[in-house]
Amino acid sequence: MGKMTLERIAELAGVSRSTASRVINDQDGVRPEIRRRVLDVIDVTGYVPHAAARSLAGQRSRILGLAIRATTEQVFSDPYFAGLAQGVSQACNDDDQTLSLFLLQSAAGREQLPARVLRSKLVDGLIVTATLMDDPLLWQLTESGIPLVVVGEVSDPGISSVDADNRGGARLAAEHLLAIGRRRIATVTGPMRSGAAATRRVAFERALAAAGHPLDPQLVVESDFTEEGAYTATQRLLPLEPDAIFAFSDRMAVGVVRALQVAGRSVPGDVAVVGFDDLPPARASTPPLTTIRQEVEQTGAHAVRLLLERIQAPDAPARRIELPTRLVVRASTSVSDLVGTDS
Amino acid sequence: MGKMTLERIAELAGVSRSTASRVINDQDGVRPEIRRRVLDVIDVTGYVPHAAARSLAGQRSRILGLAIRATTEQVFSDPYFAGLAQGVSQACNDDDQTLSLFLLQSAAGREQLPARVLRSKLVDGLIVTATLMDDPLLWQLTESGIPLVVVGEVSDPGISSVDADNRGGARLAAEHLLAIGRRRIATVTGPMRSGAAATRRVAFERALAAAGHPLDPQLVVESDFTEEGAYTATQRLLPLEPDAIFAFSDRMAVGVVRALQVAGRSVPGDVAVVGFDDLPPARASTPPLTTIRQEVEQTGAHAVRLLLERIQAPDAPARRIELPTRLVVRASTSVSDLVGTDS
DNA sequence: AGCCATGGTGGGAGCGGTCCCAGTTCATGA
DNA sequence: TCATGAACTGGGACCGCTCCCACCATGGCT
Repeated sequence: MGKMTLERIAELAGVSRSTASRVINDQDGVRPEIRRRVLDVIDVTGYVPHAAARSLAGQRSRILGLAIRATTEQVFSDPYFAGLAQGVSQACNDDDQTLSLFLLQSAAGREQLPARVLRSKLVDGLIVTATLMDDPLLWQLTESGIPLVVVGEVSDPGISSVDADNRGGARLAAEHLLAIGRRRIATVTGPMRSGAAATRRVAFERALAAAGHPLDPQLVVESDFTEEGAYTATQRLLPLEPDAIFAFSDRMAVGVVRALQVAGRSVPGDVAVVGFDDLPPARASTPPLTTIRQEVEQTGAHAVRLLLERIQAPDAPARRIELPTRLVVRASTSVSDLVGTDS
Repeated sequence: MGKMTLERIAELAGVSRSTASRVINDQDGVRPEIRRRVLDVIDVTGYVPHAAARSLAGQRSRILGLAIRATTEQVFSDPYFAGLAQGVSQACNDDDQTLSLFLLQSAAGREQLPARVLRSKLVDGLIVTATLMDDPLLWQLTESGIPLVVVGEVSDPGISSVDADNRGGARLAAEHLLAIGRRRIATVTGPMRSGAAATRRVAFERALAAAGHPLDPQLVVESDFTEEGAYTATQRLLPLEPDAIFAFSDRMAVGVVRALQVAGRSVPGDVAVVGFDDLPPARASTPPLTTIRQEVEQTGAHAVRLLLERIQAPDAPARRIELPTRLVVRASTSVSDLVGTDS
């Protein structure tokens, strides 16, 4: 079986290239009987259109890029990215797109992106995540004119974005900790250059203040979304004797718990701990973590949908989607409830 | 600045398309002076050739695929993949290739690969890793005729592959444990369906036997390369009171250490622990791990090199590269040497 | 002086699709 | 019965690049 081309398929099915093309792209205007014939031939030959040819002629590569602005190390150790990648990848498959992953680790890598990837029209659009507030990378990409969707918070409303409802999530955490009677509440945040972290922090403060128990600034320690970072951050917190700690991710919460346990504090007895994300580490932790659940995979899926829309209609106004968060109570805040309130 | 094409560049430089093409592809046969002129124009305009057009005309996409046969979860939590991806990615950049990552999680995903990716000629070649012994996926890929390089062990010598010297590494571990006087030596292995795990296990057994201290089969527990898995595996080992445990990865070694500590055994006092890989977890662990160092990033780089060779000369015989391993002694096996023998 | 290698250079023919438009067929309504 | 147009179908012109080959000056030979 020599190399298969549209031409060849058409010939085998006894139709023209055009008709074969219509069938393949599932366009209408082909008599059902003929469509069948072509489909049969495709089936038998296992023909798959040549990506490059399609891309060249159709001005569209059907490749979407997922660009993560973090070190390889971070990307491959943070379960958040696993979930996101999973969601994005799934959605791409469902939509017959291929996904290409770009790790924007080094400055060099970041420069390659616009050049090699964008100008060469390799991808039709880009999903970017883990960007900083007012990230210059974002300007660059916007200027380059490529369809873009950010996963996370963005300051520029002209950019489409998807994220969890960070504000609502942080509020849930605050209310829960107050509800179980904690008053010396601390928080281990993500880096303030991260939009999500900034948003959560502000919302957390507001919620506590609104309830009449303003957050003591001393009890706020900025960290970096890693377990190690949270571990040392917590050590700084220990002398201040908080009775609750809200960590901005489950992974950090694990670090928090470890630091507390090493220092002889019991969780949740002495200190209640709340995480964020509800990814695998939350359940695996001892004790299992109370956490703010966000639907990471869905976030990825929505990002793809939004991006596809942008590609189709580049001039439509940008949109932002915020996915709801939910409080999941487990043992790290609730003695009476060791069994957990998992759904 | 309208859309730039080779044609346009040629025109601006006052030469023909052919000449401009020669300059871009760095072929010789162009007068230096003219070459300069073209390069200048390219520089000024920021022209980058259209990937699809190039691919279509040149029969080569300049895209390499990295396919990992594991769940998204595993991929994004095992530091080994981080290192490998890093190495591969780097090498691709250096060679002006773009990298595309494929996670072969579901059976569905695995079927997409040959169809959408290979038959469509999206990638020029594939680096595959985390395959099983005699993985049907591998036959499929070989049959499809795509240039292929496996990272890991393969039974079929017709397939090029790169890996650490697992045999040598395991031997080093065995010799070290014997050298520090341990005799009741246990091992927590990876799944035997993994070639690397199988190889290490056999080599470990042989080395111990050769030294006159054959491995007690009871002290061999098969696990799954995760920390959790190693944790429970170690618990099964505890009643048998080993005085040393060789884990097939650093991550597993961390689980081993944790299980030992929870059970009140001291490391290395009661039990010495050796890991494999020398990736970040090895240093981060308390105590830091003695481990068998392998150069993961280099493995990735070699894989790219090998793949590029295969693409150029598909009929050249397959090659296998084994990268040397090295013993790195840290506190998990050596009380006297708490400072470590790090290089 | 005439001739042929030789290093440069330009033009044309694809690569394998998509898309537009013109042509064909056939049922419909006047 | 014939015009009318909707429903299909086929052909050709690209998309932007690479590659092959013909072409053109040179300059060293005989």
